[in-house]
Order: sequence, then structure tokens, then C-alpha cells
Amino acid sequence: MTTRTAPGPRERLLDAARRLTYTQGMGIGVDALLKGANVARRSLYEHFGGKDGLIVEVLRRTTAEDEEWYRRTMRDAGADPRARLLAVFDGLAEAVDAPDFRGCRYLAADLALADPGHPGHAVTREYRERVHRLLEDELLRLGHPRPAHAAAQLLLLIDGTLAAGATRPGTHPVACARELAEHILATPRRDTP
Amino acid sequence: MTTRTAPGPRERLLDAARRLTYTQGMGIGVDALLKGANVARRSLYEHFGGKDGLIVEVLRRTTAEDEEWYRRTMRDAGADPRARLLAVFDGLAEAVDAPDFRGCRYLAADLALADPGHPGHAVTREYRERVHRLLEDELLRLGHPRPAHAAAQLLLLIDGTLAAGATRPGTHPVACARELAEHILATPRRDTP
DNA sequence: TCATAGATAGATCGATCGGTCTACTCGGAC
DNA sequence: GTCCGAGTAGACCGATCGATCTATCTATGA
Repeated sequence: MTTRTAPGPRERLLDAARRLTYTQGMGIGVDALLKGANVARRSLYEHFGGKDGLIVEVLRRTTAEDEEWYRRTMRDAGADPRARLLAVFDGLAEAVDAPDFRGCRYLAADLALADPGHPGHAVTREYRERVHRLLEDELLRLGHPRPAHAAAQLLLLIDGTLAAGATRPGTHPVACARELAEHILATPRRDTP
Repeated sequence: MTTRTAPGPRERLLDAARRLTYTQGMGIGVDALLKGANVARRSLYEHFGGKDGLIVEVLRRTTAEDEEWYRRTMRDAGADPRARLLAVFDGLAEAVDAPDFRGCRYLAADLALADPGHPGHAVTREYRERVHRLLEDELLRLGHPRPAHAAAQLLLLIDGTLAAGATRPGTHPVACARELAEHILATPRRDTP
């Protein structure tokens, strides 16, 4: 068996920060993060240099995981690009319906980090670009006439779903979005030679 | 001529708070609000009871103004419900392209006010319900077969537009959303007897 | 065995937080 | 003239902020 080592302070800090910055917002205090992680104060500054460094590393980790979630969701949906893209919205339904859902972590981060020079913004921007490329690749394989435009539309639907899910529960945002996504994917195909 | 009285400390506070909570976020400090409004500390607590009271009053004012913006935008667009609804998206284009645009104030407020019992949440929720009804009324007049559902879809598009406009400028979110809105409005009509 | 690196606990720093308080000013109403 | 309400200026409160520091403990490797 793979020896299960107890997670060190670095991992505990990342886990606690991921959880607390999402539920309490980026304004969460260092003391709360330390208590949530059961870690000594000094360890935070040794490993991350400060609160900002920890936040950026959390964003890096979660964006990597979420990008992997997109890849896995589409991989599990088979080979048809249309089914793969719609599977993303089916997966969103679970996330939005989760009891502790609080909207898109990255939108919240961008709105909370008022300083436009904060390094967290670069992480979220690159994440959105990667997701855009993921969607665009599928639309290319689908033979969509305007893959970049359609990818932007799908991203807009995803953003809207996460926003509506956080602010207007009971309005079934995923169903609303999936219906519109189907229309985007139904746009007349360009013949693939 | 209407005698132009210099705005009192209450109005100055509301103006400064509206501006600063949008540009700097809800985490803005009381000192910064007072300095921005050129108002004595005591006046804030006399008029609003505290920072939270000021924030709630700002949300009340801006929601009223934004609801009025929806009404005016649709009124100026004439009588055709379809044109009136599309005019909303044309109006959004100006807002999103404004140089100081930072996304939807109310979504940012809901994400920043971590306490679910904060009275600000009630203000934003009721605002969204009023906008929903505005859109639904137009869809009813249009003879849309599912006016409530379509209104939720339009709101999702608006949310997505404001989110994408704040996080992915250059992706032309308004054009993306307007195209999808046209599809919603093109849904086969229910015959109006 | 002992040295070292990493982690812990916690005191402490200056700054800032939201909020309360006193003292003073000023412009009418009586 | 006098009084009073509204506003200003700013000291002050305890709490908390992010960050630095010393001191101690502990596991591992030479």
C-alpha cells in the first residue's frame, strides 16, 4: 500500500485556505486561517511569504483542479464534441446544487482583490483562457463556424450560471443555460472536408 | 430657477459610499468613506447608525436607480416588447464599456457580505425579483410561451454579461449575450387570442 | 550522540478596524 | 440676545489586522 503520511503544515494551510477563502471570502484573517489549519504562525510565512502568497497558491491549485475537472468531465462523456460540451453543464448542475455552493471562486476573487496589480488576477485570467481554449477545441472538432465566438458564449453561460446559482437559487440556472448551450451547438455546421 | 442647495453630509456620504464601495469593494474602511465624503465621523453614525446602515442605504438607492434605468431604457425603445428587451442589452453595452466598469455591484455585494443574515442581501434579492418581473411582463406581452423561464434566461445572460465584462474584457460579452437573447425572443409565439 | 532543519507556541509590533466620546462652531428660531 | 440642533474636528476605545520575533520542541541524519 502507498504509505499515507500525515499532511504537513503546507498542505494543511492550503486546504484550510481553500475552504475558508471560499466560505468567508478573501477578507478572512490570518489568525482564522492558522486556526483552521492548526498550523503555527511562522509556518505560513516560511512557506508562502504571507497571506497574499498563500492566496495565490490556493488559486493556482484550484484552477489546476478545475481545469482537470473540465477535461475529465468531457473525457467521461465520450467522443462526440456536442455531448462532451453538454456534459459540462450537467456537471455544473451538481456543483450549483451543492449545499455549500457560493458562486464562482475566481469571480469572487477578482471582485475582492481590488488592487488590479494583485498577482491573483493573472492566475484567474490564465485559467479562463485555458478553459476558453478547451471549449474552442471541442467546437472546432464539432465543425462550428465560429468556434471562438461560440466558446465565449458558452463561457458567458457558465459565468451566468454560477452567478445566478449563487444569487437566485430556485431559478434553475443550469437548465436555463443548458438550453441556450444546445442552441449554440445547433448552429449550422461548417462542412468538415 | 430651482435653488441649488449644496448637498448635506448625508448626501455626500451616500455619494462617496456608492463610488468607493464599487471601486474598492465592501471592505473599504470607515475612515476612507469619511475622507471621500468630507464629512465628520459623527455624521455617519447620526444618519446611518454605522457602516452597515450606510451600505444598505447605498444598495437601496442604487437598486432603485437601476430599476428605473431598466424602465427608462425599455420606455425609450418604443412599444414592441422585442425591441424593448433587446434595448436592455444595447444599454448594457455602454455600461460594460465604461472605463471604470467593475462588474455587477450587487453580485459583488452578495459575495463580499459573507454573513447570510446581512440586511444587504434582502435588498439585492428584492431588486433581482423586480427586474425579473419587468422582463417577464415584456415576455408576456410578447406572447412568449414560457415567460417566467425566458425571463430567468435573460437574467442569466445579464449576469453572465456583467461577469464576463469584468473578467474577460475584449471578449465582447454583450454581443455574445444579445445574440442569445434574440434566440430566446424568437421562440415560437403563443397565439394571443 | 549530537547537530540541524522544521515545526510549534506565543509575545509583540505598528497600523488599521468600527465605534464612542468630548469640545467647538455656526446658523437660524424664538 | 439666547438657545438649540446640526455639523465639524479629532481624541480615544478595544479589537483585529498582517507581519516579525524569540524560545522551545522534535524528528532525522551524520
